[in-house]
Amino acid sequence: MTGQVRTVDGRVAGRRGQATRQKLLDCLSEMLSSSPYRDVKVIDVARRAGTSPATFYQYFPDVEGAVLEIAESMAKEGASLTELVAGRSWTGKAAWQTAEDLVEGFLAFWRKNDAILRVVDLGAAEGDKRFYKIRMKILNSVNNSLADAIKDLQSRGRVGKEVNAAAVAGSLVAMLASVAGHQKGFQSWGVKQSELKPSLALLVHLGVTGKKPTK
Amino acid sequence: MTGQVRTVDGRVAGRRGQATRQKLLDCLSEMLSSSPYRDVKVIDVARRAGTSPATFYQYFPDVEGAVLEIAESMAKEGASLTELVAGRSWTGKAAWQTAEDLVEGFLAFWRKNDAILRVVDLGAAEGDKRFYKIRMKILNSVNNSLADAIKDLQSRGRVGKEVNAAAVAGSLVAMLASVAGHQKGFQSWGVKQSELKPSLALLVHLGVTGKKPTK
DNA sequence: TCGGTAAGCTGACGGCATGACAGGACAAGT
DNA sequence: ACTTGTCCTGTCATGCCGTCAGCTTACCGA
Repeated sequence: MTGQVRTVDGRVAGRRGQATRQKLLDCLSEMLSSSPYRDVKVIDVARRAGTSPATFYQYFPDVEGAVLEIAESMAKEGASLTELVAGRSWTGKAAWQTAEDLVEGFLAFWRKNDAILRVVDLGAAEGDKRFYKIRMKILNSVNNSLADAIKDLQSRGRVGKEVNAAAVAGSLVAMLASVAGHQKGFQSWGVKQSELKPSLALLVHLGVTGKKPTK
Repeated sequence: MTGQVRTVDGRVAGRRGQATRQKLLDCLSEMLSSSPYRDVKVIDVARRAGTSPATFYQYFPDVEGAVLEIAESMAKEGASLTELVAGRSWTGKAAWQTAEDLVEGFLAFWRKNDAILRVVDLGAAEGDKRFYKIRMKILNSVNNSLADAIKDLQSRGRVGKEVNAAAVAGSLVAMLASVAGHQKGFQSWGVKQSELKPSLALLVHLGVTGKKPTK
């Protein structure tokens, strides 16, 4: 399924080559965490990896190309976010638990990958389809599950037909992503982490079920 | 109040200088709309403005410095967002109207300034305090008004005390900002603009009042 | 053991962006 | 015309970009 890893000039990468490639990706990841995206230079990444810029260009067309690579692998890992919502109940007490777990898992995932997600978000907002697709891939699992939950509640008459399930789900997911990306920012609004989670869970619960949670 | 505009080397800018400076800012704005932030170069901005890179560096320390300038002026303009929520009612039918107007105004503002807001968002997420402050300045007006509305409803027993007004308000504002920044993205989720607004208004209404709207 | 072959890496180079400076162009007042 | 202070640009040293030829290393079959 996965074609062999290839260098830019078409050779297949062997054991050693793959290791170098991976080291470059790791170092790039670190750099993204410690300095602004705009200031990440190929030469710095190469130096940190103990190699030369030319080597970098053997494996990636440019910085953006390497970033896409990192983002792809993160997206795969992010597929596990589905489990936070798939097959869970959105009625009664269970609904509150579901909402809480979703928020908790979502924030944790974002915190873990914040540096790369920032760049993906930027790329997507700038209209780059490649970044856009990756962002979709991550959010889709959660989004679809939420939309399904809403549709299900609608079919059972618990939620009004006038609600657009996809739009509400998408908005909630966007909210989670945005808040997760600015978690630090909330602190200077005088909002602590511990207060943030219940509030998000409340909003998710309200959005999906249309009702206040019964805890 | 506003100190005179100064060049990097300390001279005060006169009529002609200010015009050049403004032209550079305008051209930078255009470039931000048409190409990725990472690829915006001083030389391109200067060329487009019909001047030389050296001139650019006379008025701004670097690209980021100029971007901050644009963002500041946008933030001032953004203060008008307050009017969307200040002194409006969050009870009965009026609440739905308030929510709709807020969403409408917010999305419009974001659409108008999307390029610069993307960069501000990135800077803030990367932890740059200067960008962070600007983002706050824009969102604060809306955020505070929403938080006040929730607190008001709480004091009148319409909303439970367990709700953290600031956290909910902040989350809602983050949602609006994020959705606004990825408006195009929703289209490939099969969600049209026209369906998005009511959904956002619904969520805002739910978040503030805790109840479904009565239209 | 010994080439042969392909993978892996780098030094070096032209090209371009950066950022600093000094000096020329220009407008306004005398 | 002269002076003064603002405004712009030519030029230069520096450093990163992206590419290539060519060297080293690892693997493999004879």
